[in-house]
Amino acid sequence: MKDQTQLRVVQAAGPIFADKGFDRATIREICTAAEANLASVNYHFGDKETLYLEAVRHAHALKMEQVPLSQWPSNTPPEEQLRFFIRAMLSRMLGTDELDWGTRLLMREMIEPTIACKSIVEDFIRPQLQLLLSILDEMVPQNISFHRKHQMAFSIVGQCLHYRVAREFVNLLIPEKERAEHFDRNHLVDHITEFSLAAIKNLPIPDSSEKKTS
Amino acid sequence: MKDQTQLRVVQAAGPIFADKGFDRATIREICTAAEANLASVNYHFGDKETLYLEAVRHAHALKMEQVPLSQWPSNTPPEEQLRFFIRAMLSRMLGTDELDWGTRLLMREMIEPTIACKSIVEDFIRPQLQLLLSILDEMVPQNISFHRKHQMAFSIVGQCLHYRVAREFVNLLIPEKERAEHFDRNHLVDHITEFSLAAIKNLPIPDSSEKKTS
Amino acid sequence: MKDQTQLRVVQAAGPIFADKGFDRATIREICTAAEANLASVNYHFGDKETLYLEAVRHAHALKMEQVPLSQWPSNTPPEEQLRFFIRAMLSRMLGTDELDWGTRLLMREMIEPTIACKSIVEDFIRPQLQLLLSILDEMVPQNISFHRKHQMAFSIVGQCLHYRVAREFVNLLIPEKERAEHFDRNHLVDHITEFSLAAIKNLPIPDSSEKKTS
Amino acid sequence: MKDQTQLRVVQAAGPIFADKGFDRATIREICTAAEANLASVNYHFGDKETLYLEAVRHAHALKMEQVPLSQWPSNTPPEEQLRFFIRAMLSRMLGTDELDWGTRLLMREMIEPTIACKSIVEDFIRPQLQLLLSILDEMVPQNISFHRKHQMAFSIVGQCLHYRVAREFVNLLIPEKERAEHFDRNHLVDHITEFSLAAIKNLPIPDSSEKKTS
DNA sequence: AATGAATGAGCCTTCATTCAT
DNA sequence: GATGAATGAAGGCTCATTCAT
Repeated sequence: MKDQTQLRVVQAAGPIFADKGFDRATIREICTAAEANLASVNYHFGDKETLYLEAVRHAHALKMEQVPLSQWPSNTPPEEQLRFFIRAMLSRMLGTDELDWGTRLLMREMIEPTIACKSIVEDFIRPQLQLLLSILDEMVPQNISFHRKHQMAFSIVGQCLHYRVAREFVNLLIPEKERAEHFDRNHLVDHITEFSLAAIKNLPIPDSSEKKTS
Repeated sequence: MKDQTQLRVVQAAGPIFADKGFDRATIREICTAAEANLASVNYHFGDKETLYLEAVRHAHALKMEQVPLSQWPSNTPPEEQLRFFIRAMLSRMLGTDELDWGTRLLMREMIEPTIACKSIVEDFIRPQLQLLLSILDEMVPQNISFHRKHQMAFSIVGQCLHYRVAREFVNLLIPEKERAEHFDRNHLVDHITEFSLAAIKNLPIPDSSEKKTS
Repeated sequence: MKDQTQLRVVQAAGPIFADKGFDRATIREICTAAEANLASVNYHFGDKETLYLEAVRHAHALKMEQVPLSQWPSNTPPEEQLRFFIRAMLSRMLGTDELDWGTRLLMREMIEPTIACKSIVEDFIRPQLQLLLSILDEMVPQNISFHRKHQMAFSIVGQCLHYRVAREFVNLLIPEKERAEHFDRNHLVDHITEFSLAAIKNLPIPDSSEKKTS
Repeated sequence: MKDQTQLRVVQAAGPIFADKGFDRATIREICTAAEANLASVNYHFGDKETLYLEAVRHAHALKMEQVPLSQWPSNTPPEEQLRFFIRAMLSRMLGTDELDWGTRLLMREMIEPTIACKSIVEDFIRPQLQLLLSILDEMVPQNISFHRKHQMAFSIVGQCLHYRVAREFVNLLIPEKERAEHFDRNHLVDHITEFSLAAIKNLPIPDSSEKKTS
C-alpha cells in the first residue's frame, strides 16, 4: 500500500491526459479515477505538470513493452524487413482502442512539445529511426549521403503518420465503405511498402545538391 | 469604426488559439490583444466556442488567399505539376513565421476535431486532394482504382505533413547543421517530388486486393 | 408608431416581471417579447426599475378595469353583498391563467415593497377595504370601534388571501381529488362567506381593550 | 475549527437570502458575512442553489426550536388551546426583528416555490395543521367532513398569515397610532381567536355540497 | 426619435494548490 | 505518510447601461 497510490495515479492520468489534453484534464478527475485522495498529486508529484511528465514517460515505457522493435531472422530479405517494420509502426500508431491513448499523448507532444518530448525522442523514436535506416542500408548504394537516407526514412514514416494524425480528415474524405474495404491496416501496410520500395529502388542516385528548384 | 471590433477580435483570436489551444487561451487575453472590451466576445460571437470556430474559418480563408491552389500553363508536364503542388503544400504547411499559427490551428483540429473540422476538410482540404488526384491521373494508368489513387495521394501528402507535424522530432533527430543544409524547403520539395515520382512510375499495377500479407 | 413601442414594452414587461421577479427578468427578454429594440427600455423609461414601476401601475389599472368593484341593487341584503364581495375578491386573486400575472406582481409587492406599493394600496386596495367596511357597517352595531371593524375586514381578506399566497402549500397539503371537489372557487366563496357571517353575527360586543391575554 | 465554516456559511446565508431573494443575494456577500472564502460555497455545497436549500432547511429547523408546537395541560379547554395555537402561530410569523428573516424566507417559498418548498410543508407546516385540526375536533361535530375542517383551519391560518404577508399594506392602511394601540400581537391574538371561535360555534352544519352559489 | 454597437461591472463557478491534523 | 478542509486566483459569461449615429 506504499507507492501503490503513486502508481495508480500515474496509470489513471495517462488516458485522461490523452483524452482531454493537459488543460482540460483535472486533478480531481484523475484522483477519482485512481481512487486516490485529491491531494495525492501534489503530495506525490509536486504539481500537475510533473504528473503529466511522469504519465507520458510511463505511457511510452508501456508502449515499448507491448510493441517491441521488430525482430526477424538474419537472412530475411530487406524488402520483407521493411514490410515488417512498416507493419509494426502502423500497429503502434493505429493501436487497439484500449491502447490508443498512448499515441494520443504522443501526438500532443508533437504539436505542443513539453519537457517530456526530448526523452521520448531519444528513448523511443530514435531507436526506431536507426532500425529503419539499417534496413534501408541494405537496399541503397553504400555511398549515399546521410541526409538522403534520412529523407527516405522520413518519407516512409510520414506515410504511416498521416493515417494516424490526419485520421479524422481521412474519415471525412473517404466514404466509409471504401475505407472499410481498402484502408484497413493490412492494405495500408501493403500500399506503403510497395510505394516506398518502388521509390527507393528507382530514386535517382546523384546527390540532391545539384538538383534544380523552380 | 463600425463593426471593426468583430474583425479585430477574430484576427487576434487566431494566433492565440493556435499558440495555447482552446482551453489555455483566455478571452481576456484575446480581447486585450484586440483592444476590445471583454464582453465583445459574448456580444459578437455568443461564446468562446463560436469565436474559436470563426477564428478557424477566418484562418484558413486567409491561408487559401495567401497560398492559392497552384495554377500552371496547360502544357506543363505532370511531373512539374506535381513539383509545383508539393511546393505549394509544403509552403502552406511550413509557412512563414508570422503565418505559422494557421497551420497550428489546423493541426489541433486534426488531433482533436471540433465542429470546425468538417467545414475545413470540405472547403480547404478536399479541393487540394482533388487537384492532386487530377495530377496523378496524368501519370498513372487509366484503369487504376479509386482507392489506389487515393493511397498514392495520401502517401504524398503524408510525406509533407510529416515535416510539419513531427517538426519538433525532426529538430531533435537531425543535427542543426545538417538540417540547415539539407532540410530546407527547397531540398524537401525536391526530395519528396523525386521520391514520389519514382514510386508512382514503378508501382506494380495489379490491384492490391491480391497482395500478400504476412 | 409613436409611443406604441413604449406601450408594447410595458405590456410585455408585466408578465415577465411577474413570472421571474425583478432580478431574473432581463431587459433583453422583455424587449424581444415586445419586438422592440434593446435600448428601448433605457430610452423610454430611463432604467429597468422605472420600467418595473410603470409595469406594476399598468398591471393594476388593467386589473381594476377587468374586475371592477362590485355593484349591486340598493336593496341587496348585506349578507348577499358580502358574498358578492368575497366572490369578486377571490376572483381577482385566483384569476384566470392569463391574468394571473397581475396578482403575482401584487404579491411580490407585498413581500418586497417598492415605490409602487404605496400607490397600489391607495388606488387599488383602500377602495376595496372601504367597500368591505361599508358592507360590514350594515351588519354590526353602530357604536363598534374603528379598529374592530378593520380587524373583521382583515379577517375576511386574510381568508381569501390565504388561498392565493399559500396556494402551493394548499396544493401540497390537500390531495388533488379533494381539492378538485371541495376547494374550487365556488366552494371557497361559500365557506368563507358562511364562516365570516357566523363570526360577525356572534362576535362578543365588548371592546377588545378589556380582553384577557395569556 | 473543523467544519465550522460550513455552519457559518449557512447561518450567514439565511438572513441574506431572506432580505434580497435568491438572485440578488450574492455568494460573495454571504461568504464575506460568514468570514469564509468565496470558494467555500462550492466546496461545501456544490452550488448556490444547494446552499439556498440548506439555508431554508436550517432556517425552519431554527424556527421550530424557538417557537415549538404548543404544549398544554391535558385538561385545557379547546377554546384556550386555540388561543394558544394562534398566539404561537402569530409569534412565529411576526417574529422578533432578528428572527424575521426566517419568515421572509418562508414567504418567498410560498410565492415562488423551489425544491425546498415540499420539505418545508411536510416537516414544518403539516404538523402545525394537524395540531390545529385536532383542536378543532374537540369543538365541531364528529361527523363533519374532512374538507370542512380543513377549510376552517385555513380560515384561521389565513387570518394570521394576512398580518405577515400583507404587513406593508396594513401599515399603509392603518394609521400608526391606531396600529400601535390595537394591532399589536396581543390584540390580534384576541381578535382572531374570538372571530374564529364565534365562527366555528355558529357555522351551519350541513355539508357545503348543497350550498347555494350565485 | 430610435437603434445597433460597445462597455464595465459583477456573478457563479472551477481548479490547482496549500495547510493543519 | 496521507488526508480532508480550505483558499486564492482566474475564467467564462450575463446584464443593464451608454454612446455615436
